[in-house]
Amino acid sequence: MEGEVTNRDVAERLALMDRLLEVAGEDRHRAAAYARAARQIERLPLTVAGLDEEALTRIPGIGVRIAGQIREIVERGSFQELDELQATVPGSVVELLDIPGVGPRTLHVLWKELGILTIDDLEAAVRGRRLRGTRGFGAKREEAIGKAIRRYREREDVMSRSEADALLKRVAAHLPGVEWVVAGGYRRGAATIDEVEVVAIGSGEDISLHGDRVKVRFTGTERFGTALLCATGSAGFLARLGEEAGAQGYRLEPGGLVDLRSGRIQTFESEEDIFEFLGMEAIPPELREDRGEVELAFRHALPELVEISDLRGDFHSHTTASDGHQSLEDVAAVGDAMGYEYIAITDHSSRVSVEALARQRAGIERVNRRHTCQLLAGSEVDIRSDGSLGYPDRVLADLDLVIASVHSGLDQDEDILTRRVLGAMENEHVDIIGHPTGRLIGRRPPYAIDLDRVIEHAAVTGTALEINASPHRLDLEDIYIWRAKKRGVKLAAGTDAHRVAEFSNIRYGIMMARRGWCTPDDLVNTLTLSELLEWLS
DNA sequence: GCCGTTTTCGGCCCGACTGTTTTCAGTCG
Repeated sequence: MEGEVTNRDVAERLALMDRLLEVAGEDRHRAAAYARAARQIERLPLTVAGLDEEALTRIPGIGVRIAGQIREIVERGSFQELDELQATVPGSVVELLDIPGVGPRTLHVLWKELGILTIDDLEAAVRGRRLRGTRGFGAKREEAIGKAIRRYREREDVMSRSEADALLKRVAAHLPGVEWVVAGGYRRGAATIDEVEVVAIGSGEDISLHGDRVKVRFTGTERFGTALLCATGSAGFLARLGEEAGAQGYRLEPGGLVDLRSGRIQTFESEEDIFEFLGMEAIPPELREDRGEVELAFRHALPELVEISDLRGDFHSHTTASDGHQSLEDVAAVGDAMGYEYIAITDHSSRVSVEALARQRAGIERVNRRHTCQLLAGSEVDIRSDGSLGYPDRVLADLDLVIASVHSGLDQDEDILTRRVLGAMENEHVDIIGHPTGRLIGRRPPYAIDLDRVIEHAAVTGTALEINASPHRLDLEDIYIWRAKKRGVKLAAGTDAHRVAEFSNIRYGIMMARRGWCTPDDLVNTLTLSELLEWLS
């Protein structure tokens, strides 16, 4: 394997072993042992690459056998049993696990009993109605799988911001000693990115890297301003700015502003110089979407957008009490390091009993005595399929903060699903609606929900809407943030952090907020702890 | 495969949900 083998690399191999064993129809408990080992490695606070077999076996869930296999992964990226198993299960079969509703047991039947090897095979079997009648399959499941295949095929070929970040790390290796910056949708803070655009200073030929997913344009220092402006876009913004430049007698090009009468080119080293030359306020990249920002910039009336430094806390985090990989102590320590006044602990209601929740609160009180950053006793409570909440009212009443989220019944029709959320907002203890559309970028479309109704109702109940800052979600999207803000609905940015490193994802949420024209007043995160407690009560 | 012990077998995380085999199994988070 290239470079240092990370815990995540090891965990991925072990998790793959789990899935392959299940697909092959091996003993499920043996498979589960690999899943458990993978989880343990993921949550391990130290690097597994540095541990010998002896130390590895001291980790719960890891015995002599898996310890040896981990050493093998560290040394050569895989292990013999996995290689052997992989040789017996076609890769195209494994890919079918990416289709929602197709799990390992189902896949075992599809593969072994129906001889299905590829998505095309599966689609043909659904069309030929060959699934119904097989043990465990009826008409409904067959239709559901057909629908899931269509969705899977239509899924957008876009990158999440974290995928783009990973790509950018590799771009750096292609441009040694070259000064470069990222432009395009990435720089504008977009939630999804179809092409990473890079502007480099130098005289090279423009190049495409990584299968056309990265485009590098070279420019001279003296024209860097216009080159960056044009590469950043958006197209709509550039068209509008171009009109304004035209009215002043110039044409905007990557090389500069061309004087329409003389043909002379005026060059600019920075974007600020261009804006100033045209007599306007500098427009932050996040606003460049042709939503009225150009006109406001000429009137020097752009909004004072919220910044990371305005934030005093994070509203969404998970610990080992549910599916997180961090302790209360870990979270408080991160909060201190980030200079936060508070972080809400919001584990899943479905994973935390009422008794465990009470114990957690006691733990929070203990941890709070040792830290500046105060943990809030909260919950991410399920809005269940029938609209009821995951905890009774008396439990919710005792919490500092309640996020209500939809995690099930994602296929319900729009009116039913919307009403579930409206109903949750009616509950006086619910403070925030979590990830309001449920989308997973590149993996799952938003569920059918009428966000305009949600926003209208939030304005009535005073419920905040979450800006989930996980790069896999970024939910709400900018346009709905903008609408919510206009209706006076408060927004609550939360990272949904499951491990300590994820708290820094808040930057993505702030990008979304800025794209939604949010000022510090629009986010509850800018409240001091005492102001927040006031708002919550 | 791991673990614990009432040691060398027997059980393994769980709640909600959905569809199906109508009392349970598989998926998801």
